[in-house]
Amino acid sequence: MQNLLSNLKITINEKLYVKDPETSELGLNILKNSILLIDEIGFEAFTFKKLGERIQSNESSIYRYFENKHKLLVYLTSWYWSWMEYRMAFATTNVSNPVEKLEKAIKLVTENIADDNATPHINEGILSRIIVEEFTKTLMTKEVDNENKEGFFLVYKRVINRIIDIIKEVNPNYPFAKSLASNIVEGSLHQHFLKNHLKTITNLSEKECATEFYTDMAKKILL
Amino acid sequence: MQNLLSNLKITINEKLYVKDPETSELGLNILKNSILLIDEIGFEAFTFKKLGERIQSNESSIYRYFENKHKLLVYLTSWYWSWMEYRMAFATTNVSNPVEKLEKAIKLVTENIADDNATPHINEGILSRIIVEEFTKTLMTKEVDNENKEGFFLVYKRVINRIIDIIKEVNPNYPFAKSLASNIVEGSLHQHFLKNHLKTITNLSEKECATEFYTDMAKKILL
DNA sequence: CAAATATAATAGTATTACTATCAAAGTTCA
DNA sequence: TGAACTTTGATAGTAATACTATTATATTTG
Repeated sequence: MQNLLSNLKITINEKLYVKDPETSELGLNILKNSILLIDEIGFEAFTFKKLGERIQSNESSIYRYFENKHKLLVYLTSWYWSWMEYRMAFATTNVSNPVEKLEKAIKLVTENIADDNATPHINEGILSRIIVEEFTKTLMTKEVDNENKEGFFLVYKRVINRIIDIIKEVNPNYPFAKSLASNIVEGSLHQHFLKNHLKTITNLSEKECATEFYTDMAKKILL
Repeated sequence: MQNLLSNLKITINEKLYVKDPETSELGLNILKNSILLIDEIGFEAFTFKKLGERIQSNESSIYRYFENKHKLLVYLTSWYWSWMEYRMAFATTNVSNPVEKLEKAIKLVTENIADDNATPHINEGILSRIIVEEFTKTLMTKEVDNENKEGFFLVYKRVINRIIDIIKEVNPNYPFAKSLASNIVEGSLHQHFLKNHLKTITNLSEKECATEFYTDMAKKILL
């Protein structure tokens, strides 16, 4: 994975940034440390001023890369889903058996993520924690509809569409392929959140992932 | 439902308010109009100042009822889940067949909610929209663990626990009763969100509810 | 070497999320 | 009736946030 991904430049919707952060030292530093800082103090408490202090740079310099912290978060989550899409494409090509393909796809979106060292400036393990704790907040704003039109959530939808296609291959007669796919992806994030914070209403324990639960679900529903 | 509920005083965790809003005109006005205003402009843009202007009262007066807008939102969502719990208890008592009981419970948490006129100061239909758009934000903060210890989310967990119990009645051998229950409740909110904003990744159409999808899911998994 | 570009530093604005104080109005009850 | 208490309103003030604008400085590039 490492070698393949290090050649891959993940492309992000240009409307999400003012200046492409991948093109400079400062930009890469913003990406790297925003992930660490959001993970540490949470997105609400995260500000460009605090990030500036941390990377010994100025608030105003960060504004030259991102209009506001919301767009930075959408950038980071887009990166994550793009990375996920790539891994999914890689894991499912040349798998002829649809059930096996579905199992692999579900595993990818439900498992615990560790840093894969693919990119030095992005720690995928920590980024995945941010996805669990903050991703839905990128959607749940009064600007969703506009931002959706602008294509901010395209990559996320593309990941779900891949799963929808596999579900249809497994069982073309199942009438809720879209809802099942989105339920698995979003539901998995939520189960991870619950295992960390509201442990009494999930079966996942501390270090467990959601793979077993959702694989079982998909198979019972589709087969 | 109407008559029964009008006699019911929904009790909310005392730590959520400074002064019980149900004990005065101003308090009831705060509840009523905060629901309308949050629905209109979204929770991010909602402030006590704007609410004060709307109800022709003063910002400082609202602070005498709620410490901050987050606690007000937790209050409102607690009210909703308490109301839901009551409806669920009512709908499932004296139903001996577990499958039928499960169907009724799933219907309640997945259907579209209309104002039931049970309480003049709370429009349940609009409140349910707030639940869809804002509820997860009450959980996804850096303070979840503390607030969970303080019992802020007890009512929500109680609703899910009722479903867990019914699932166990239906199939005592199913190993993921907790995750299935929390998945249905949270997942249903998410599907409603998707049908409003990201229509391409859900099968629910405009005015449809999530009942059919989740009833089908539960039955295929448990029976 | 000049021009262009990137970053840093500083200052400033409007809004938010409060806290504090004091006055006015209404209510209670002795 | 009138003193005491409660509730609300009005005003002012603070620290932090989320920016924008300007200018200086350093670096790169052609």
